[in-house]
Amino acid sequence: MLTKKEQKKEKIIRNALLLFAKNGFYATTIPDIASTLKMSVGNMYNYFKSKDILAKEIIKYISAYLGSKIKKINEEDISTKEKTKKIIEMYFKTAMSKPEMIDYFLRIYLSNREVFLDGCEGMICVNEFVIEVMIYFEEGVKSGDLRDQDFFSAFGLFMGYLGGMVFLKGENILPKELNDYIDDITYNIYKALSV
Amino acid sequence: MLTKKEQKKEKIIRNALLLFAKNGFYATTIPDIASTLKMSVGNMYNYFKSKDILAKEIIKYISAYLGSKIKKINEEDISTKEKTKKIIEMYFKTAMSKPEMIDYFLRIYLSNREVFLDGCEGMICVNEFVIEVMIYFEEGVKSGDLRDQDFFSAFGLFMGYLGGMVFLKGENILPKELNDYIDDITYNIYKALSV
Amino acid sequence: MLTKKEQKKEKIIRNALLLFAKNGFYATTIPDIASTLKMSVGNMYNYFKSKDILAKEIIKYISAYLGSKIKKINEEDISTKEKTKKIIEMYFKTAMSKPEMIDYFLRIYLSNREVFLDGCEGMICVNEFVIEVMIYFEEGVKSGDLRDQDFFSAFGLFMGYLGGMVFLKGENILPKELNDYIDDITYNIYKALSV
Amino acid sequence: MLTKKEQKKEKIIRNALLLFAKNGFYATTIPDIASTLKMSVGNMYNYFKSKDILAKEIIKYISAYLGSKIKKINEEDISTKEKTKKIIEMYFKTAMSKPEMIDYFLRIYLSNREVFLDGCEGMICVNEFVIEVMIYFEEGVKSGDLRDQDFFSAFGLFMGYLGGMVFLKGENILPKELNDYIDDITYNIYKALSV
DNA sequence: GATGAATGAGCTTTCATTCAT
DNA sequence: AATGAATGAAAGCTCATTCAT
Repeated sequence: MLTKKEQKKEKIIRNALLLFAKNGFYATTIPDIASTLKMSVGNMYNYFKSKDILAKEIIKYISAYLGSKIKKINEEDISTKEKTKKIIEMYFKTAMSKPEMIDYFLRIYLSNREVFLDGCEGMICVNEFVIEVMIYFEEGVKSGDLRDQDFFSAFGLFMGYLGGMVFLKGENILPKELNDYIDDITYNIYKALSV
Repeated sequence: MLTKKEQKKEKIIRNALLLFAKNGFYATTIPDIASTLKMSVGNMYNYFKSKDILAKEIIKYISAYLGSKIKKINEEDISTKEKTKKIIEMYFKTAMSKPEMIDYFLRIYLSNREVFLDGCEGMICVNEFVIEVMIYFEEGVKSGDLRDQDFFSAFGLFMGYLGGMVFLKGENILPKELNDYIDDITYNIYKALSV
Repeated sequence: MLTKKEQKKEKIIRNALLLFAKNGFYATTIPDIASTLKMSVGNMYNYFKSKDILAKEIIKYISAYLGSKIKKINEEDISTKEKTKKIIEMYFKTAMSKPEMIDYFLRIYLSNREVFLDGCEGMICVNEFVIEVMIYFEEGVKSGDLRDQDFFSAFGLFMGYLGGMVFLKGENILPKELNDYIDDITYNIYKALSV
Repeated sequence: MLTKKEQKKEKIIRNALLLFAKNGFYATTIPDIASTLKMSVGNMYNYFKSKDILAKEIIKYISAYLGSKIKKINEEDISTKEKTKKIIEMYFKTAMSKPEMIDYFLRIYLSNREVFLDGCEGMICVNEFVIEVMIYFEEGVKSGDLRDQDFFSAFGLFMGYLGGMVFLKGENILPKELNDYIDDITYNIYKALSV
């Protein structure tokens, strides 16, 4: 059970996430976040010691969220192909119902290197997410469904592809809904990864 | 032939590109750029009316550069598979010899939406690049090599994948050199796109 | 006998004194003091109504401490020259065993005028100390040992000299220990003050 | 000859000196200084990169000023006793006509250790002043007038004494003018320092 | 075209103090 | 007496942009 302080921290995280994803890290100010939450600026700092630290907590929060979703899929007793599709569905569902999460990942975390340099080295802050993708991949290989290629090449394909599609959607370039691409993309990815 | 003013504009673009890609859009100041170029801050504004306008000119410059490279490949009399590989090679070669170009694309243009909102709607500022990828794809379809799927799904796969790999390399996560992945990636992409 | 509240006030004074002397008045925050004492910020204000009032209570505490030490020396049945030496010894002993007291005097009280302006006019807050120096001086004059000069000139010499030496020691400029200067200084001061 | 920028730097130094000496380092803000000079806050930072750096430049300025005054006295062809008196006169004259200089020395430089820690180690920032006092002392010893004691003991006596008197004056405690103490003090110091 | 001093709004952060519990 | 979350004013500093020269 969460303490009151932890509940408030999470509330701040959720609100800050929305603003950062919408307006960017630098174009979102602490006063912006505070006023959204109807808190004073000073009180914000009782919960997060700096804007950077808040940004890092947010990416960890997202990573934990997505990681737990994939974990559930990994635990299902279905074929690798079905898992592949479910991950893509989950990713797009998240991109549609909580677009700020994917946007934050793509536009704040991946881009503002200088913010995350100290404290998120390697993949520390997106650990939980990467680990579950790794498990998906390795089990696919073990079960004979996926080719045993370099994990990062597979990871780059999978996540680069999905990220690219969500990005294109965000730019209003895609003529159709994300969901309408699920079959195409599943086909493309599975074709690329399978033996 | 370029006028003197146009030559100087290009020089500014090349230098600003280096700084933006290295340090980010917000962490790079106009005085930084001016001092790198040994010119005065005020004079910078004789060439670019604002920092945002400079940023937009830079992405157009990169788009033109990459577009021209793909154009040359498109004009070669080789198979679609060979073209695919050549594009990947060109992309990685650029990522290694002029990393600022790909970095700017991935980390400045794709991320700082607020900067490019006004003036780069849709894909206006990366037109030349996208058009050439489109030509590559349509010719591949016409020649019977590629499946006739939604262009953007194919585009997302191709560019998301390549961008993802360069990103992972930039984070020092890839155990091997980018070049060592060329065959894997060509295989994966061509497998995914071909009929 | 002290009430419980008075005992706690004194405990706060002693701890705040340490922090102020070490880090300066402005660089020491009320939360710093509270956490050192393992008490809440709010409760601190039940004992001292403001940071400034705390600072003033501290200088009174120090003045009382030093005054009582000199008082004992004044009451001894020894020559003025011996008293002079004993005062110097006491001052240096305090500077070594409780350096925060002398440091507070020199660096907080004497320097942050704006803090003590209201409530410590003249020498109100260091009364007990100055009075005892005055007694030392006047008895020395009465007994024929010291020249009957303006008290403040004598006071300035005595305390300016000692303060200057402790300051130099604090800056790590003195090549020897404070104690090693006692004879020199006693000689200099007594030579200057005696008839 | 000073450049325009150097002239303006000096003007800032003189004005900031007045404010710091009057109100203390922390109670004086950069906006305070800027508005006194009718400059914008931002422009202040074109001349001094930080408030701390400004404070350090000021103490160097004072040290150079006082050093040059003592240097002139050292170069005169007069007795050590006369030099002693002239130094005291000069010090008090400065304390009366430019009280901010002595005040800054006593209340800003000597007290706000944390500000001067980095860049003014040892006596770097008051070099020019200390060196001239050293020359006064060593020539006095060489000429047989002063006892060959530890320099710092003599320095502590001389400067502690003078500083103490100015401090007492500043507190409105001295019943007479500083000038009226010159003979007493000269007598006391010379008596203490001479063979 | 070229210079760089000047502007001023706005940012992150701090902290003495208050107050509901 | 005790807690510590909350307030809000104010600080130091930055930087895109302008403008007199």
